[in-house]
Amino acid sequence: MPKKAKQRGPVNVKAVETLKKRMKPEPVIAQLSETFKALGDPTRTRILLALCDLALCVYDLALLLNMSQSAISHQLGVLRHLKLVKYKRQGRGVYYSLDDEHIRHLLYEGIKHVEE
Amino acid sequence: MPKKAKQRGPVNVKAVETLKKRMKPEPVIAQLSETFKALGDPTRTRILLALCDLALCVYDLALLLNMSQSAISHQLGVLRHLKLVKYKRQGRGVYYSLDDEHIRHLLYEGIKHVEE
DNA sequence: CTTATATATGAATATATGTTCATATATATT
DNA sequence: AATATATATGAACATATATTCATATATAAG
Repeated sequence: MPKKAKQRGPVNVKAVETLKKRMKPEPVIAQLSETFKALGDPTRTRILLALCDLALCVYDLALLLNMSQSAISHQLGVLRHLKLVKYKRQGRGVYYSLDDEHIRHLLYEGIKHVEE
Repeated sequence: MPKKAKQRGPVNVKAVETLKKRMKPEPVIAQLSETFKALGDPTRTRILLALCDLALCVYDLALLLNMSQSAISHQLGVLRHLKLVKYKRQGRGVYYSLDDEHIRHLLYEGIKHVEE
């Protein structure tokens, strides 16, 4: 009767191998975490929450959040780059809005978690 | 006939005032962005995705993600602190799992956005 | 065309963050 | 009890990031 194999590591060496194969591909994970990271800054969170209600220009956002125009513009750049917001020139200002309904859902899902 | 009031700022001074009152309170926004920030690091994203499928111990996670035990443990500390994961000692290891179904939904919603 | 207004952007700086290394703590095994 | 295994944690360091300041770009108003 064979000696019982000494267990290497707590458990699931086999399960780990299976999981390794099922893991989402690297680029998907990278984009996923970048998206969450974009939502994970107070200023950007506030910008996105505001845009849930209404398209706003940089000037208005700066007013609303009581921050410098430059700071807002830099953050909008980040959100723009990640396609979380879209924008369109209109009159004097550039108006930003959520790019996608998914963004809204993400925010609401997050709020649900926080406010439970 | 009164001179047309010169428009200060592009537009919505009034709308901005209304929005200001409707904004989520500061602590909610802080917690919200902290939650997203926690999801916004590749290592933590991978940990959470793995835990979507299966409870795993530190050792297994380190194996799965090909990272040092210490790095994983530090990140689990972050997730633990934010109540995104729960854990329980079992046999030799400490097994981590998602704390909450909301976390799973958040991840799925994020994946939907990324994979569209 | 000239001036005022609105936005974007580069550089600099202060701060936050992730990993490593060393080591402490805790449980299991013998 | 002694040893091996598993996890947690503090300090240090390198890197990333958010805001400010100065200024460039772009459109509107006169």
